[in-house]
Amino acid sequence: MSEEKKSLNFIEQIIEEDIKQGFQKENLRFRFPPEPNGYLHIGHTKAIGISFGLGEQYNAPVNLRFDDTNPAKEEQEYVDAIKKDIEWLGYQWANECYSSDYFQQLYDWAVILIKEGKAYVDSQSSEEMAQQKGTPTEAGVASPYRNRGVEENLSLFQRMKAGEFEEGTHVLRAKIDMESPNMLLRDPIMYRILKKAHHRTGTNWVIYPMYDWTHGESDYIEQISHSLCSLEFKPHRDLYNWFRDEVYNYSKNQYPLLPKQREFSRLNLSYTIMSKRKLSKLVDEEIVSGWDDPRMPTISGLRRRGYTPKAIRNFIETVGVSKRENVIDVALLEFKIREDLNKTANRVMGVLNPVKLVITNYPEGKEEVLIAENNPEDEQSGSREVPFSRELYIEREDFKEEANRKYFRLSLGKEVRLKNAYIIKGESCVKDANGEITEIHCTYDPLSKSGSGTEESKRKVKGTLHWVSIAHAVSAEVRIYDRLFSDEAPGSHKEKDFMEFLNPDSLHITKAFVEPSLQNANIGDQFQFQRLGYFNIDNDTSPEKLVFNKTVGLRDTWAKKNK
RNA sequence: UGGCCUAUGGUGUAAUGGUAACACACCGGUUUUUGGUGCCGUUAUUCUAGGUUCGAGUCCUAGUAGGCCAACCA
Repeated sequence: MSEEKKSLNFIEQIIEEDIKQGFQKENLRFRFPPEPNGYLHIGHTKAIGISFGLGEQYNAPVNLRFDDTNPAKEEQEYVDAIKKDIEWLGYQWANECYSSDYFQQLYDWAVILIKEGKAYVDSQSSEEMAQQKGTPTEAGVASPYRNRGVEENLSLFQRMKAGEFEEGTHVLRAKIDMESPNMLLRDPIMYRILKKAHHRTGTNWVIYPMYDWTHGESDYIEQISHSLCSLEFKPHRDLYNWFRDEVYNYSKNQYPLLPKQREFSRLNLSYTIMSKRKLSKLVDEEIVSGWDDPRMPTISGLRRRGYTPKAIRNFIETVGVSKRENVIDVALLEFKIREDLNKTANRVMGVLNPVKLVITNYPEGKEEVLIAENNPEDEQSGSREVPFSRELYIEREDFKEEANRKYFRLSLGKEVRLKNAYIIKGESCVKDANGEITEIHCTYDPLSKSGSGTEESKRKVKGTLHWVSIAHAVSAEVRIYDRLFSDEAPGSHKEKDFMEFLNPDSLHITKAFVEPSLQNANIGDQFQFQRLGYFNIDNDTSPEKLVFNKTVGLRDTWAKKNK
């Protein structure tokens, strides 16, 4: 038995240390708390992977909690999409929770805070309050309403709840410290008036709790042991603890466990953006076809593109967890999907940029059925039949009249193998008035058939080409994607808008010919088009029209050398 | 002109005071009926300067660089 010592990331170390200090393992509990105001993207997958991963590791419950405290931005559509994405990734939540379920509890606690003189109603405009707040380098000053009496505060807050005031007229603030070096402690707002229908509570409430007041207390109510979030929430930790400790004073019997917030750096991916605001701009301005456009870094986009849950989870695991700012090379994500698909995707033949090839010594009208291996990486995958005939399509790039020794493909006078078929030799080509090649003529060696066992079939020729028989080919639409942005970090430029880096050629649609076995493939099925890349069947496919998405190309050292 | 956080190859992550490791990327070789896959190999004075220590990537101090914080957003 090899006792392999796996290194722990800093969050796992914190948990291990807590356990060592006497924290009961059974009390471990995590949560993933998205706001339902958009679709999940690959960045969220890191947060999902951390919390749900910890849950799997320690056999601890993980709640899915919708942080739905701002009815102006949130919708049921997003709740549904988020649930679907997390399920698709293969994670299971213990409880489906909503911050809005805690509105009454939160309100009751807020009333206690007011009674204890630790919260007050401020009746200024947001501009006035911003003025008094100071700056990171200058202390703030107290609001004129800061010392309002408890009775007045109580009555005002009740009337806010009763809907007696217009939006923007009053807010409830925690009374902490206007001079704190941490801006968040300068009497943060706990409640604001918002006369908007909420996707779950309807019009029951017209005051809504702010993030800081809601989030920590939701963790506390759910008795989350370790509340993990991204680095930008670090300054919120002091406030998280302040609210938590206040509430603990009068709720410790019901809720004995004090949650702990810890922060990790979020994921950035090269050549894309990760902000919901920017992503929704691409959708709104119809730069992409929707949240699930295969070019989008959303989970739904990646899914449609042909990424698998396994590849995404492997990716997240490889990326690791730390507190450093980072930009992950998108090449790592691409490596992970190739790694997965190489093992699982059946190999087929499809020609994307066809040119006609005629085997002049192959009898006219003759047809053969050849046997092709489905996946050399998987013995269980078996084989299939592929029809062969005198006239084929091959890739235009696979023929050159004259070529040097480095070119392993077809040229005049040179031999090459047709995958799973015969060795052929280039003889001549036919051109149109513009000099464009319209037809290539070749001869074949009838004894060289793949797998026939003859001496001729064992001959080594340098190149192997994929092909489809013209008479049997099925036509299909193939959508080929390039990165959405031409810049490595389109969202990080202070002087330039990310939209300036849009790649105008991120989508290329082409008509291709594929082997007939693909005729009956289903939406979502994934294949390796040999020598080209991995492709899946898009949802736009109908009985009349086959549509493929190119998930990712094969590694191509030849193309790289010719750059 | 404040507070907090971070600094290890091109990118990311490890090394828990004791020989800087792994993955991707890159470059080269090898195998191959996919220029794919697999296999092998090359690529680092651990931001700087001091200090503590027998010994520092790791601890301390200062500097430098980057990030976060002034929404009735989350």
